[in-house]
Amino acid sequence: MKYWLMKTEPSVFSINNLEMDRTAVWDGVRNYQARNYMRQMKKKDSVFIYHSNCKEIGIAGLAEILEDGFADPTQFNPKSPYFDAKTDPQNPRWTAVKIEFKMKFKQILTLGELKQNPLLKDFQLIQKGNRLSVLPISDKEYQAIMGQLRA
DNA sequence: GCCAACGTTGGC
DNA sequence: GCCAACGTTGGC
Repeated sequence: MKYWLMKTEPSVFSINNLEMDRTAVWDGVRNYQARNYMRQMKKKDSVFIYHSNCKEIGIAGLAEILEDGFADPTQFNPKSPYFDAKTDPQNPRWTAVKIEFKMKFKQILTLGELKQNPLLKDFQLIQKGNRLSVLPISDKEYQAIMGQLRA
């Protein structure tokens, strides 16, 4: 079982949307490194939901992989902003996963708080210039985040 | 709104 | 294969 983090802009899709909808298809990822991580995701893996580009930046809650990697349908849809004319239906370029709501944190665990945690000083998320929208989380980082949440 | 950091594109 | 130009991300 692995741990991951996925970023979303809450003005587009937030933890509240996921809580209401219960499940969501995570599509539209058009970055190869992020896609490669998504291909490694397996059912039952845990996913932190991170709010970016907003007022209260940080980890907002937890989800679980419900269905692991499948061809992202938006790549075949000419009406979708994520349409990719160059994708091959026999060997689709882009991957989506389905996630299920697990919990919403009582308070956002803010980026500022994460940066203060000495256990997370090497955490990819808090490194300057990090723009990857899908990140793996080590067991150690997972423990540190959950520990900070309880504190 | 600004801008640094990064990924992608395309000419050569 | 190099690299400048461009577009996007995302914190501030």
